[in-house]
Amino acid sequence: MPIKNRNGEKYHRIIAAATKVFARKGFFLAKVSDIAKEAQVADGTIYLYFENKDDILISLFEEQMKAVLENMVQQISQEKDAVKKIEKFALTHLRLIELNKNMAEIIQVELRQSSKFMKEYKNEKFMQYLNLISDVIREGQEQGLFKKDVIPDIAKRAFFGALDEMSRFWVLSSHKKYDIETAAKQISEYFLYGLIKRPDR
Amino acid sequence: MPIKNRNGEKYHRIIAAATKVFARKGFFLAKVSDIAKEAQVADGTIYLYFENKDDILISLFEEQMKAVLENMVQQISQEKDAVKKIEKFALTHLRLIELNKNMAEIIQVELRQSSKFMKEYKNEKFMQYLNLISDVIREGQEQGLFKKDVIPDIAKRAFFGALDEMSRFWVLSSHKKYDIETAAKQISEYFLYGLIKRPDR
DNA sequence: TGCTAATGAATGAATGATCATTCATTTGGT
DNA sequence: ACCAAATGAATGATCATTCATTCATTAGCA
Repeated sequence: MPIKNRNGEKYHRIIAAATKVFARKGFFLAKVSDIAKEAQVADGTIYLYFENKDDILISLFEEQMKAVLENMVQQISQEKDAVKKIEKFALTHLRLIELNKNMAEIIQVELRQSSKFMKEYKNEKFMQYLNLISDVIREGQEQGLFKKDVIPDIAKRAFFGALDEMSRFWVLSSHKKYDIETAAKQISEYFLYGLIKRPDR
Repeated sequence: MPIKNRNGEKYHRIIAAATKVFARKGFFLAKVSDIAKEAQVADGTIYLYFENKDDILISLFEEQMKAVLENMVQQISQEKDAVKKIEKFALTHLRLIELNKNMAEIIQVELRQSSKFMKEYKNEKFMQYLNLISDVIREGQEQGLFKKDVIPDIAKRAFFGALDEMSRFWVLSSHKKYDIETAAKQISEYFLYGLIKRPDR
C-alpha cells in the first residue's frame, strides 16, 4: 500500500516510459500496460511506485516542471538587462521544447486538461514559471525601460502564449520550416519592438 | 445506418448538449448518455444523427468553426487599415470567447488533442482562421506599415497564441480581473508597438 | 561456512466496473 | 395500417486495479 522508492531507477524508468507513451497516445488512450511494456516491468509493478494512472501523470509533471523551472531561473539570472532577459526566456523556452518534444507535448496537451479531471491539482510550478515573465516585465518598468501602462499579468500570458503556440506548431508538425533561434528572435522582437515600422509613440 | 437529418432541430439540440457536456467534463470523461440526458433524448437517438462519439466532436467543431470564421472575416473586412484589423481581430476573438465559454474551452482543450486520436482529421477551418492573421500582416507589410523582416507565418502563431492563452485564463479561472476590452487592447498594443518605451529602431 | 527462514519486490492472470454501441420494440404522425 | 423516428435495456469490449504467487536476496543461527 505505501508507495516506495520514489528515487529508485525503476521509478524513473516508469516516468520516462510514461512520458513517451502519453506523448504518443495522450493520457486517456494510453494503457497502463503500454507504459509497463515500454518500461519493461510488469503491470502490477507500476502500482508499487504510483497510486494510480493519474498519479503517474502528476508525478511526471512535478518532476519535469521542477527541472524546467530551475533551468529557466538559472538562465535568466545570467542576464542583467530586462530586454536581454526576455530574449533569453524565449530562446530557452523554445530550446527546451526542441530538446524534449515528448515532454513538451504532454505539458501542452495534458496540462490543459488536468484541471478537468484532477480537481485538486493546481499546477503551482507552472504558475511560478509564468511569473518569471511578469517579474522581468516589472523589472523593466522599474528600470524605466518598459512602458508603464503595460499590465504585467496580461503581458506574461501573452508572451507565454505566443511561445507556446509556436512550440505546439513545432511539436505537431514534424517539419521545421524555421529554426528555434529564428522563431525566438522573431517573437521577442514582436513583443519588445512591435510590428510597426516607425511607432508614433 | 445512413445518418439523417443533419439540419433538424434534434441534431442541433444534441450538438448544443455535447458542447455543454464536453466543456464540463472533457471529451473522454463525457459519457454519451450524459449528452443524451442533457439533450433530452434517448441514448440510441444520438446514433441516428452521429456515427459515433468522435463524430459528435468533429461535427461540433465544423459547425462552430464555420460560424466563428465567417464572423471574423466579416468583422475584419470592415476595417481598411492593417493596424485596425489587428486590433479588431483581438477584440473579436476575445469577445467570442466571452460569449461562448463552453465552445472556447472545447476548442482550446480538445482541439489540441484531436490530432492525437483522430489521425485523419485535419482542422482546415482552424488553419483558415490563423491565416486571416498572416494575411493582414502581409497586407500591412505591403502598405509599408509593418516591418518587412517580420515573418507572417511566425507572427500569426505568436499573435493567436497570445490571445489564446489569455482566453484560457478566462475560461479556467472563473473570475475576470480584467475585462475583454482591456485585454484585447493590451495584447494588440504589445504586438503593434512593443513593450519598450522608446524603440531605437 | 552451510543451511533454513524471512522478507518484500516483482509478476501477470483474474476481476469487476465502465461505457459505447446495437437492436428489438414502441410511438406517433399521416 | 403503415413507416420513420425514437427508445432504452442488453451486449460485449476494454482496461485500471488487485492480489495470490514466485523468486532472489538477506538474516539468523549453529
